Amino acid sequence: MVAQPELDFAVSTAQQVYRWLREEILRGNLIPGARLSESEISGRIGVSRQPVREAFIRLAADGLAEIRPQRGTYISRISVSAVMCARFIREAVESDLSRKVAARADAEMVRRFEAEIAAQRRALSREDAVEFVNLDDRFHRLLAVEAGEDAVWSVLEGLKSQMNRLRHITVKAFDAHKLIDQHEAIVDALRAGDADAAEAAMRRHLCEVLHDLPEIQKRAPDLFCP
Amino acid sequence: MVAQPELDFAVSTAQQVYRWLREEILRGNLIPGARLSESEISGRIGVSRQPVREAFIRLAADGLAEIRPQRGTYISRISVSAVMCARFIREAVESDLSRKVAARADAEMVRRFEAEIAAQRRALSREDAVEFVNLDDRFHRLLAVEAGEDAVWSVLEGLKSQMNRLRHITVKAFDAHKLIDQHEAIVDALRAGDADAAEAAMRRHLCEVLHDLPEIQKRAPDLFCP
DNA sequence: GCCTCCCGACTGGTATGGAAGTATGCATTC
DNA sequence: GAATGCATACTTCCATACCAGTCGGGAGGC
Repeated sequence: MVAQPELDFAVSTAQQVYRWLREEILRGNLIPGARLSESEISGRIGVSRQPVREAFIRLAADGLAEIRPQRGTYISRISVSAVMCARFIREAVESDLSRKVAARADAEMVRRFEAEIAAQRRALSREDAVEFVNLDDRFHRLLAVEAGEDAVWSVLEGLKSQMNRLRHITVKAFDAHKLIDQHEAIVDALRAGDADAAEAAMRRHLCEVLHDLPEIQKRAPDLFCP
Repeated sequence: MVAQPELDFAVSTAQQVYRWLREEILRGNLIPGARLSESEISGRIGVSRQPVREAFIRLAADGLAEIRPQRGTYISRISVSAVMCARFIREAVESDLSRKVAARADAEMVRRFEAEIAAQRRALSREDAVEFVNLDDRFHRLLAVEAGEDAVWSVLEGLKSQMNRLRHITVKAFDAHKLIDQHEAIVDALRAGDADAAEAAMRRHLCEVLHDLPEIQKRAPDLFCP
């Protein structure tokens, strides 16, 4: 981690440090287990320890960092059980969202989903993995929006971010082709207005990490809690 | 708010102030829209402003408080859309949990659920509303535990807390008899090992707030965002 | 060699003062 | 009387200083 953020004095320092660190963690530039030092960071970006400290507190609330009193602050390692938990919740929620969207799908809405999939294929052909992860977020977000449950996404986003950390870190490990095909299967069901099929396709899609996880865990064991 | 917490010097001050304030908010002793002051609170419990400030930050991360820069910190008002969102997620997740529990229910497990319901009836007969809300938490928590998804509860807890604020504030507004009967219907389905029935009973149970919410909103409009 | 103890260099936690922004009441002006 | 300007008393935010707990290394004793 050599980069440092450019400070904008319009918003509070603590807020900016928080956003910057969060971004660095989610992108995998700060790897699980790495140590964060209040004084080191504050010294580097030229502010006092206090705002940095407050950023740490917010990261800890997000589950992205772990503050060990009088000992140090560390990027939290990925907990397998937390990932499984996030997956379970996503499967439950997004399958319900799929049903709801399938029930109200129209031609215009289907076009919006198709546009997203087209964008995913373009990103894949450019082998732009970071962009693909962003587009994957957008696809799942669109599902919440079209279900008329925008607010649900903000909760899912927090859960999904834990899973995305895995992807950014081991960016080549997942098969984007397969994921896009699964997205397509979901959209097919939406187009047909078939709620059962949409739910089934979504559940199948969200089982995917169950396949990837052991592989990733074997390849990079120290990213995970013991 | 006249009470004040007793400080235990084993855990950090900030942590204790956070827990204390959180409890006060969830119990409805601090009502939505009320103002929080760093200096007022710190002066009252005899600590410096810093730990109080850090507690505020954590409350804001939970969505329980709102920090308006240079203006003040306020107990956040309840957002109807946030409650609806929490309800949606709970319905999706807990109906899946119900299915899973129904599939693996045995006599011993059913006894544990029955014991919870008995406790609920006792609390009701004592008209102990606070205890009843606690027991309601425990019932839904037990469901997650028996499904083997303990970690899911911690996410649900955050969502449920927003809904519980409503109950503590307008504590007489809900019909505990009806809720217990619905709990019983869920346990009946678990006893029968009938996943479909368990899911249906849970969904019906979690639709309950849809009935209560407009009534509560009409009765206490300034607890809600405009 | 091995263990124990102690010292120093860290860590996060707390206290406090001051800077900057905001709301409010009052005097002044039109 | 209505509107404007201003002093003042707040607020959060940041910087600084100090405290206490933790960890690691080296000296000394066995």
